Order: sequence, then structure tokens, then C-alpha cells
Amino acid sequence: MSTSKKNSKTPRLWLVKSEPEAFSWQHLWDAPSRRTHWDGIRNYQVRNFIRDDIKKGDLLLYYHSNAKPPGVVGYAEVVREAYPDHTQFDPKDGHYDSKSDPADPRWLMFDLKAKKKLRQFVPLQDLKDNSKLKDMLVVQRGQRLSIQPVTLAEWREVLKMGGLEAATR
DNA sequence: GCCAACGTTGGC
DNA sequence: GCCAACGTTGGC
Repeated sequence: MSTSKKNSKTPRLWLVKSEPEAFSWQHLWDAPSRRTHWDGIRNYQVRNFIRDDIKKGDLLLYYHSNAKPPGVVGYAEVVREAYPDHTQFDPKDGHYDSKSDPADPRWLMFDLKAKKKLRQFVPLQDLKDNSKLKDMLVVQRGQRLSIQPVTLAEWREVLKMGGLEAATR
């Protein structure tokens, strides 16, 4: 799945899911420097994205899952690449992993910064109704990855639906 | 609250 | 290495 050897200078495009009750777009926007650690990832496929593919300068659609309705709120930028997720070593943390070796941490996180809120919220239903987005991962049935790659065409279409210019940077 | 889809775990 | 059981995700 890794493509890190090529295109290392090209910002890649992603969608990140967040439950607004856990960490909403507004919460991120109000954070110091509009920045946070993206911790708590405990899925190997997503871990590999973080380890191999998510680079500084990459852009991420910010998606509210388990929301009423779910949908895309804004976009953010990667400001720090993969480093160990400290919550895996904290027995009091809900994401504690007793099997992770501190000398070789199993789980990684990265930092992101909110860039721009969409002028209009784009609900999942609108993504589903748009034939140009029929291959987008987030509209696929049973697609549970909390970080998903997004193509340039999809990125542009979603931003357009959100009332923003389709500039990627 | 329901439940389909999917990932992980662990017995064998 | 198979696969049943279990836990989680997340739309509805």
C-alpha cells in the first residue's frame, strides 16, 4: 500500500473521520494554533498509512462520523509526521496496549492543523448522491477506515460542494 | 437502539 | 493456518 518512495514532494490527500462528541472540528479550531495530535489509531492499515504515506503538507478532509448527519466539515494540514502514540503506554488510557514494546512502539500518531472550514457542510448523503464520487471510499458500504486516501478529483469535487475554490494548497 | 460489515483473537 | 466468536465502527 505504501507509495512513499515516489511522489514524496506531492502533497497527498486524505479524509479523516472524527466523532464530533470525541473531537469535533470546532474543538480543533479552538485548540492552540488550531492544532492537535491525531492519537488513538489502533488499526494496522491506518497505522501503515501514518507510517508510510502521510507526510507533512498533506491535506485532510475533516469528516464527522457518528454525527447527525455525518459529513465533511472542513480541511486540515499535516504539520508533523509519524511519531509514537504515547497513549499506548498509559494503562489508564482507553487506548492502552499492553503488548506494545516501548523500544518498538506499535502505534503512531501525527499532528494536524485546521486550515479552512467549508462554507457549507457537505453531508454524506450528498456525497452518495454525486455520481462523480461513486468510487470515493467514504461512500462505500462497510468502509470503516478512519483515515482514507482521497483522489485529486474527489478532493476538488468535495471542496466545490462545500463552496470553496478547488485549490489544493 | 439495531445491525451489517469488518478486524482481531485465540483454540485447535 | 483455519475459522468461530467476539468487539468495534458507524450509518440508519
